[in-house]
Amino acid sequence: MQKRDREATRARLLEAARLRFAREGYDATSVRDIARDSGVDATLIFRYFGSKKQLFDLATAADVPAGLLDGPQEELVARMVRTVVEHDWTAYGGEHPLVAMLRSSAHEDARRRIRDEVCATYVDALRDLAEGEDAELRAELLSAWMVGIGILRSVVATPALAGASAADLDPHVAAVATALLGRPMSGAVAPAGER
Amino acid sequence: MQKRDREATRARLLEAARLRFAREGYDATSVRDIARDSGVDATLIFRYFGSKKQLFDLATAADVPAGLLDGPQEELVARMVRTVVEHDWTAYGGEHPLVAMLRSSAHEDARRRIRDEVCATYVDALRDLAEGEDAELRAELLSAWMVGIGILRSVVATPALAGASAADLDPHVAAVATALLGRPMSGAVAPAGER
DNA sequence: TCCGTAAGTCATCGAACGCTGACTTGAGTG
DNA sequence: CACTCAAGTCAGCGTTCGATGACTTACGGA
Repeated sequence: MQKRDREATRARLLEAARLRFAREGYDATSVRDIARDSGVDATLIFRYFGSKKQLFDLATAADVPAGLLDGPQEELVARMVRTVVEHDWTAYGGEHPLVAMLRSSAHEDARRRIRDEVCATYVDALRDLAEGEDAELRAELLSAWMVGIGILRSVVATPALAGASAADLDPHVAAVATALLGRPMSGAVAPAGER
Repeated sequence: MQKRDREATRARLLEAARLRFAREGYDATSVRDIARDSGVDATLIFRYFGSKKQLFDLATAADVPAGLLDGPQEELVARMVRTVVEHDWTAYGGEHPLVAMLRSSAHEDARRRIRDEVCATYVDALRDLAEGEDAELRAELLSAWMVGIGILRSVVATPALAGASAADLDPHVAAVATALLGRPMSGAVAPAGER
């Protein structure tokens, strides 16, 4: 094992950048902060990534949990809520990356990336489930709920939601998803064996 | 009418600050930006407001629309959604101030202010409406939905929600509010004459 | 053992940041 | 007209920002 390991250093910088950008947003994060966290010199950021902006783009690139779209349709919303509430996002400061990226939403680039990912990952899948007239709108309203839950949980830290587990939310997930999609939805995710 | 009008200049600075802080967040806004927008010198900001931080606190101070809590209880959620969708927030860059303030959520101060206002204005009122066991959690879940709607509408600009009117949302507001609160809720706000 | 190459450091740049104190301007008063 | 005092300007403080290029260090093949 080398002491000087380009790839390892690059990876450490990327990891530190992910954490900083998620926690504090683009503007409040300096390249010196990231370098200090990684224990290396700040100039390596420019050597390896070109610019702060390019590092940001790389560090906040989408990272959709595998298996979100697998499994029973009636549990899709419950699975999505679980990626917000239970998934291990410690690499992003403990928040869903989309929620974290909202801190940088002053930049149109970041907004567009958020929009693309929200639509591609959540709205598109939900639209197929919604039946009836304005499926798109209802899919977006459900996506809005999950984004809002993520924000109130971690950013705003509202008392009950901050401490709620996915199981606490299950019955309400079922009620809202059923009401919005117009078809019976489950609030819990059944273990693989029971499928 | 004076050309040199302390109060008018102060008001212009405050207005420009409100717009900038809402649109771009605390860090991405410089006092020089605000001064340029107002057509005055940047140093007046320190003369009139003490510091950038104090100006921020003043500019983003809560501004709850009057009459939110008046009117029939079953229309409360519909009224809240209307403050997100229809209220004139042009002074805050066209977004609900809470949504705009999320751009500055890297600062604990701003987070605390958001939490206080969300709880005081929305969660508290909704908790009283919710019946049964976990009223607090359900009130927060409904608040989360409205916050999420505001974000997907203006920040993320998701296709259907960005162009939706309050009337478009009415049926879905009724469905979700009823499902979460466990009591019949109306999606529309009846004109005063019909009460 | 030597030496080329690549990893990592150092000094520093110009611009922009928030903020301060000394200065100039102009409206109102006697 | 002379004077006052507040409104507004200006130059610059010390700091930090993103970024650059010359330099030093150390690994690995010859």
